[in-house]
Amino acid sequence: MDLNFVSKTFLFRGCSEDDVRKIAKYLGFKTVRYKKGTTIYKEGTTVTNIGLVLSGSVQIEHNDFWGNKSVLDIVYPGGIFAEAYACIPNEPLMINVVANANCEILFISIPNLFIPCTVCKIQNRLIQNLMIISAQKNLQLSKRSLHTSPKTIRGRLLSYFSQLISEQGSSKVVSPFNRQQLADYLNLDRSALSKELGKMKNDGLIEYNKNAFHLQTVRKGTLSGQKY
Amino acid sequence: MDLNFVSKTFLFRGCSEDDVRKIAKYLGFKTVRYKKGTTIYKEGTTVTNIGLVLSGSVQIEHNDFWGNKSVLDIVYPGGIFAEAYACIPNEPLMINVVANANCEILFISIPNLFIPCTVCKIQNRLIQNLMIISAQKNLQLSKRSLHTSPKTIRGRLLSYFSQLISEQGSSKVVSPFNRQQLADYLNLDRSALSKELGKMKNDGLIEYNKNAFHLQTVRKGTLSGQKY
DNA sequence: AAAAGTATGTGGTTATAACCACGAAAATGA
DNA sequence: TCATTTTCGTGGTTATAACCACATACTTTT
Repeated sequence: MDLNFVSKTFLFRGCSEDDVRKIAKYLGFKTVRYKKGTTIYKEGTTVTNIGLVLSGSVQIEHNDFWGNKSVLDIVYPGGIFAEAYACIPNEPLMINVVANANCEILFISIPNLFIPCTVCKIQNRLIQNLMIISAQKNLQLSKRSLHTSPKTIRGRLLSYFSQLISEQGSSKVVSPFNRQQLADYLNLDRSALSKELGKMKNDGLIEYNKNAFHLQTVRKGTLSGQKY
Repeated sequence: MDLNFVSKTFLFRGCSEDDVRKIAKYLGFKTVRYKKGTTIYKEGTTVTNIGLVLSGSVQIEHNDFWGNKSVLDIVYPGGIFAEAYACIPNEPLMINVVANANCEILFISIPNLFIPCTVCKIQNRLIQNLMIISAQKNLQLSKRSLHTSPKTIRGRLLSYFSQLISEQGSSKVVSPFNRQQLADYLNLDRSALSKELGKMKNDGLIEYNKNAFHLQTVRKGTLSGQKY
């Protein structure tokens, strides 16, 4: 196991290589290699370990009752998966985790993590990092949910832009997404999104150039009442 | 502070009244009363305490750049709020927390919680409970996001039903929502939802009576390829 | 049991977003 | 720099969901 790499991941932030070594011994880390295409975690089962991707990548997939598959996420080296499931005792997986390429996964037992201990300090650091990861995912999901709740394209865009404005502290904002990614994020069709942006420009609501947008500050009265 | 009540909340699950007393002394709990309408946490500020509602209720609100308000959640006694923000250092609130009625809030410092300690065991229990709460919220949000991503009403319904089937282990399922709530959950108009349910019954896909639905198991080929 | 209130289904209309196709523009890379 | 690939905007068409209005069924209250 590449201690140096592990100590630099978000999950082990604040841990030295030596810390990692110690806690690895205490918790009993396990590293497993998977061939591309192998199912690592299977829907319906329960797990107690989170997976930390050391190399390669894994894909989080969902299959509905009728067998329709959708890819929810791809996790790259340094990222973790199944943390929500590993933290809730006996919560069956809603998703499959599949090796997207030949990969190497470090498994970390969550129940062990919560047993107080001789290496309490490092352990606590780990728990706190895990907590932060979970909380961040929460905020991400909440934001997206907020932005996809308006029924119109314009409404979703304005909600998203509002977010960017507040994050970037200016009505000139830069979006990290290209058109297709933004459409996916807001659950829209790309071409429809492009069209609506054009209309908004026409209506004098925004100016833009590629992913840089300049929002016009409209008087509140103009929009209030509209459910956009 | 009503120790008995506190010890029975989800956050303190597994803690005796005495445990609560001990950890309260150690962490320094603070209880505050608010009059209805008071802002408890204000958008843009940063917080380090989670709030546990002891009595009354609080409302989680969001205001966009143009001042349009939306209510994201209401938290009742025993529930907590702002946990995601309190766990991430310096994360500015995206939301306001407002007293929905005269209420009493118990504030618990998260940074203190992560400092190892004399009452390590109880503390760890608390952290673990918090972790579970966060993880559960994650799954909730992920599920909803999954079910609102299809573009058609039918698609969203099938995705939702698929979930119920897997949770309830049968193709006869009961939904906890009435029509309006289901429409809100799936981001749909109620009347449009009702109509689509009617069509699906007509198409022989489902039978239903109020919130009890019976899904027909259609051959995979019938639906596959459709993006529903 | 009547009355008031709430939830649900349905018809009709309209706005709107998805979808398809294609050309232009921009980015990539050889 | 030229060729190839990817991204983006736009026109046109169609399916579809929102919206509004109302009647019926079901609940709750008194």
